[in-house]
This record gives sequence, structure tokens and C-alpha cells, in this order.
Amino acid sequence: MSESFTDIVVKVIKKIPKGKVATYGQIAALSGSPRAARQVVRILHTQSKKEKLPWHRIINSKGEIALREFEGLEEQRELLEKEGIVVKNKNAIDLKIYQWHPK
DNA sequence: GGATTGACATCCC
DNA sequence: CGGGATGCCAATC
Repeated sequence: MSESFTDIVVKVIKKIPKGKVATYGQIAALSGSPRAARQVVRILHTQSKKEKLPWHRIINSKGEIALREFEGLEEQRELLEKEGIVVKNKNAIDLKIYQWHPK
């Protein structure tokens, strides 16, 4: 019944359309807690192990993939490029073009 | 039930 | 301009 913050975040993440990206802070805000960006990160860790989420569509506020190379950066870049997103300099995405902007 | 965690965001120097 | 410090919030351990 009552949805935890996590449940809401998961829903929001699932709504991100293919070919678009969103920032951690944006997800948090859409879920009702604008400052819980860090919590979103934790949710990705735990929930992505329980179900499949488009975790790769979430990036930081600078429009960059937040992962380090040894943490799976290349994997994420590949997933994004498959969706038609152009990733510059290994990890930079143009938010002006690709940021999801929900109604 | 308190401490820790986290792929952030922002301000500060 | 760049790195460091700080705030933040809720789930997980």
C-alpha cells in the first residue's frame, strides 16, 4: 500500500523514456524530495539487483556519467549510445539535448 | 535502533 | 579554475 520513497523513485526511473537521461537530483525532486539525490544513488544499487532498471539513464547534474572507468563507465556509455545518445569525451552528455523533461 | 552508506549538489576558498 | 568541505536524506546494515 503505502509507497516508500524507494518505490516512488523506482516508478519515476521507469518513466524515463528511451533516448533521454535524467539527473539524480531531478529524480529525487520528481519523487518528492529534491535533496535526496544521494538516496537515489543508493536505490539504484539495491533495486537494480532486485529488478531491472534503466539505471544508465541517470547521470549527474553536470551531464556526465558519474561512474569511474573501473566502476562500469564503459558499460553505461555503451547502453546510452545504443539508445541514440551521443556521449562525448567518454562520459559527457549534452543535457540541453538529452535531458528528460517530464510534464 | 543507531551508524553507515552513496554513481549527488553546491557552496567556499 | 579546481579541489575540498559541507549539507542532505532515507534505506540498509
